[in-house]
Amino acid sequence: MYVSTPPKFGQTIAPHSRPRQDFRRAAPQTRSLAEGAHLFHEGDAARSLYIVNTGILRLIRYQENGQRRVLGFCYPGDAAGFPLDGRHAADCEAVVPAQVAILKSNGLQAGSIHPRLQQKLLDAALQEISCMQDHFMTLGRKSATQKLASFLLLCADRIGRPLGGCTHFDLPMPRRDIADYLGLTPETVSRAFTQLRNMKALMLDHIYTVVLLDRALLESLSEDAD
Amino acid sequence: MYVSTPPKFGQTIAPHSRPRQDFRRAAPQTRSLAEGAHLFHEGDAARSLYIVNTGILRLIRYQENGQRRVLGFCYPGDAAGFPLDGRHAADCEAVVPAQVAILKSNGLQAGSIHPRLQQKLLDAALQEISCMQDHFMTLGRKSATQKLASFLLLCADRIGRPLGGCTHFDLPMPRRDIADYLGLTPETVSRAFTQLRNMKALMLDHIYTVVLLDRALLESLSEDAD
DNA sequence: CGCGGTCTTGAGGTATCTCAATTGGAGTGG
DNA sequence: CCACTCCAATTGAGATACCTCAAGACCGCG
Repeated sequence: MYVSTPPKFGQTIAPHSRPRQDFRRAAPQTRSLAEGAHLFHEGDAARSLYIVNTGILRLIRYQENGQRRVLGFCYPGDAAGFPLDGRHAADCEAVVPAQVAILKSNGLQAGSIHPRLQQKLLDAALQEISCMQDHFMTLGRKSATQKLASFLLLCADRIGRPLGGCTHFDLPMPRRDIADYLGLTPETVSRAFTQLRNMKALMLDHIYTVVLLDRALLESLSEDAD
Repeated sequence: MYVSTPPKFGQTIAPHSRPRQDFRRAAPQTRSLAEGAHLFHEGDAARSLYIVNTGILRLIRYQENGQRRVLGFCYPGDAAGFPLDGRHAADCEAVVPAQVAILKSNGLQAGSIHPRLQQKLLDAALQEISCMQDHFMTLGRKSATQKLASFLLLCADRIGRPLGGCTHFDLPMPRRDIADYLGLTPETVSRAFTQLRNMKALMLDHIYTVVLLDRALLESLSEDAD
């Protein structure tokens, strides 16, 4: 019932519901990342934008006191590495082995790139903004169980696969990541999992394999704040 | 010592530290908003992007149960109204009387706009992403006092003006807005103000006029999580 | 098979929320 | 000009959810 490391993600991940940009023509180059390998660090000059092909990335920022915060996860199809003033504003690591497409973007600041590519970049950035806004709704004034429910529904949309009438997926990240993403402690995340299990909203086959039993229940949880 | 409505913002607001886009040529049209007037609603077709000239806007989203969340404030120079799939994803209202420049953006999705304008839009979107990431750092696992300290420092950067060696500014929004922005209750925000006052970090001339006495103290507060 | 790390579970402390009462000021009408 | 109402902000007391610290369970790995 216990596994100390998240499951290895294969190269096959289900398509996701959201519309997203197709950068294949613009980015023939790819790069493979081992589990835990970093793609870039905070402060690095941003020479490229990356599109996740397979695997999952996490964006991390540390505070002065060393506290870690997970700003977001990048699933296949997502863009990572949006620069600010030509620099990356966060660390980016592979949660599981991943492959990313590389978009050379020296001109991303200079305006020297192809208009159609720029259009795709803008659309990707707008998508990112919308996605972050959704996350804001999750972070403020919600209980731990509600936050976890929201997070799991998001996971289901992005990496869920059907399993006998239900949706299931392998959580690629450890509890610590989820906690730092939701603004909780790992202990509280664990307790929230237990609570959702007791409510029969989900099952945990391993600790990293989630089977959603009652999606409606999770949705009503994530929506109602009391 | 008590004022029931936020102060009226004049047309003169100090310039801000952040670099931002200059849309003046592209957007000769402007629109004036009375206090509380809405600029657009969630779900509206996004025909324009807006640049704040004067005043302050707030982006708001409501949950199914009616809970309100303030996603962000738009200060002079900021862009508001980034669309997702051609629609606005949040309500936008004027916190105080405001004037915005209108950027017709029918082609924002179609890619038919001028490359240089598109470049500015992309830069504005990247700025927005970075700004939201900063807010994430504030929302998770920080005490109420730390959140408020972070927020006030942000205000000081955007609308602060020097006053006898200190920085001061008029808080344009009521406590409820600050609470919904920081994921707290108005009562807790009020208590956090009292605590910061007791620490001699700031003074409240009216309840809406903040004078920062000890910026270093606020900064150490907002950075250290314990 | 034992070590190391992650996850879970428990007990107690603490910060925030909730509910309620009070204060203070602005706007209104006499 | 003053009394009144209305509303936001403040303050207080109690309940509650989460954090902290600690121990135990479980598994992968050497």
